[in-house]
Amino acid sequence: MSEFLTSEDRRTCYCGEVAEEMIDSRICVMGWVQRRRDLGSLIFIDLRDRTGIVQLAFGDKTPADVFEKALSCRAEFVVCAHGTVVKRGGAVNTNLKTGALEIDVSALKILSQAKTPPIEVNDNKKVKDETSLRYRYIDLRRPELQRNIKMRHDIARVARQYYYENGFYEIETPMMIKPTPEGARDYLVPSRIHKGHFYALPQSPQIYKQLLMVAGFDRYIQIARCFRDEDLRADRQPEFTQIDLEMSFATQEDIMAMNEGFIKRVFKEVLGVDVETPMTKLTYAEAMNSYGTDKPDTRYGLKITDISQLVKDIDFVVFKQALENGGSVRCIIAENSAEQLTRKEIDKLTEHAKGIGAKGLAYIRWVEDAPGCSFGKFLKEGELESLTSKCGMKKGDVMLIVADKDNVVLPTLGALRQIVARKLDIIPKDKFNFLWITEFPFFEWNEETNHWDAMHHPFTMPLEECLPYLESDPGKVRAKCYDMVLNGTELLSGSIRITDWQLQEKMFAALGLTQEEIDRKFGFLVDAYKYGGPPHGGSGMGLDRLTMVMCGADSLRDVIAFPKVQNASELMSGCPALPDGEQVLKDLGIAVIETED
RNA sequence: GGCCCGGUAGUUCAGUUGGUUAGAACGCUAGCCUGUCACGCUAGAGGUCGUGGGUUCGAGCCCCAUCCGGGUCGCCA
Repeated sequence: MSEFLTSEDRRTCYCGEVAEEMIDSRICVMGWVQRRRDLGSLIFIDLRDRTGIVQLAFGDKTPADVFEKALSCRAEFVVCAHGTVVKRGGAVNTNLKTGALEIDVSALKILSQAKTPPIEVNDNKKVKDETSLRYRYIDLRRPELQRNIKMRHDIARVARQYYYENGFYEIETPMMIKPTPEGARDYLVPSRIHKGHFYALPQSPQIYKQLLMVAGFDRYIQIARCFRDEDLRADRQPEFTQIDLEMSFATQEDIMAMNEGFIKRVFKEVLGVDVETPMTKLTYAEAMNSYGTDKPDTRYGLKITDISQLVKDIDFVVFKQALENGGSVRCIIAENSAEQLTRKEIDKLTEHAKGIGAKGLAYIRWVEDAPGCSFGKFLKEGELESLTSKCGMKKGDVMLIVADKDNVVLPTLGALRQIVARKLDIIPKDKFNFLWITEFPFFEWNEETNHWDAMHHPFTMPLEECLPYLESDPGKVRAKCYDMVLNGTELLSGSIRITDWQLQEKMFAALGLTQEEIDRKFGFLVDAYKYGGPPHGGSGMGLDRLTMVMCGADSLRDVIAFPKVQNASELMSGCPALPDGEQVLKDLGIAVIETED
């Protein structure tokens, strides 16, 4: 049976806050038993709360009943201890902030007796995700997760402070909205009143925040939950949080600067790190050509080089074909890697490359006196030496070469670049490399549906200089759209919006929507801009991802209190679930049917 | 939906070519111990080898199916 708190049991400080100046004063602390060390007639208990650990001491001066209670304590018991702060009799524990002190306990209440926990509360042991997520409420007690969740709170706090100071209103947008056919799949919420009709959970507050600008609120911020029914990744959860903002009468540069200001502030306040601003800018085309991705990690080199011109005379059918089909031959050179990138390792990389869509991977591996080359038998005298010297390749280097169309070559080398960097362990852990990617293509050709899709979203403003190509050459149209990338993670995405209703209808038309579809799906938005919409733009920054990078975590699960697993279920509660009782579904007019797949 | 990796004690893992009673560490239980702090020492308990089927004289190990977890591609306006 648990004991209960009374009015006498007033916590005077947190465990981690017990300090030198409290010596000889009576205090009261509460927390969880981290560990009990029973030395016979002497007992020590490490008491833990969210601030840290303090040692409780029980000895010959301790009242017998208190001593007995201390003896019965086990890991994760919740206790309240009254006592006097004293200097430790024994050695100081330099691993603890409170390591020179202890509490000489005079009264102890066991507030909750804990079963032996299935997982230990410490960071020393890696426990399978499956187990730790099932007992998430215990796992969250670990110092690492306590620190991450606290840091997430701090980041959100600084965000609110910063944007409030800059004149942003925090305004809530609805969580139950109209389903949209475009973009990611919606999570749907059935309506009881309108049987067979559904609300959608928002993929982002996009349309509503635009309407807030039309409504004249000028600057809006929301720490907004967003939902996307797509498959998960280490950096993708179906339910996530964005620092979402919109600014009226602002240019792309204004919005980028505003975000840079936040990043500068939050890194300084939370991590004590100075971020250089303005941040480096790369166009989408530059990023793709040098790094093979629109979210490059620039903490390391391994840049992609176009060697089409250098190999155009080589009589190797793979290169020849790629160039004849309008493609290219490009490479990355991994310096001093020949020892680690063995034949076997390169075979693995080849498999990776094939997984991404390349037909193969050519390479030059210079480990002996002369470089070894996977296509050596097609080379004439001197061609290999000429190629390696023109590329600046040295003994000990490995060159990985992909030849194909650009939309295969670049992503493949981009992915290999990342794998190789990890394998060679050349990624500095303590660096934060920010950059902006700008001038994204507006349209993206969808091979399945055979029409143009909006790469960002259809409310994005094209660059004025690209407007003439809207109908004639959509692939050429670039957008006033910008991503902030941090160490290879897309942190933020934003754009200037179309605020001219006629241009908006034109864009919808270019995306293949009929006038009837435009009216039905986006009529209210187009109408809104007929009544006076200010020029505006905005952005959404992934709070989860930002926290992940700032914590140095590898997965979003480490910065979200109750995350979903890969199949989008939650192991602790077991959601999603079929509602209990048939009546619930009946009321909604919903029947569950078996499907074939 | 595809590909790759994993599932053995409460936890983390080992388990040889298919061969006796499936091991270790930590944790847990009990006893001893006055300065520990990942306390120490002694003893002990603890297993549906994810699940189902198959091959075999014999399966943790091989085969098939399936479930669960991780990574990734597709997908993510």
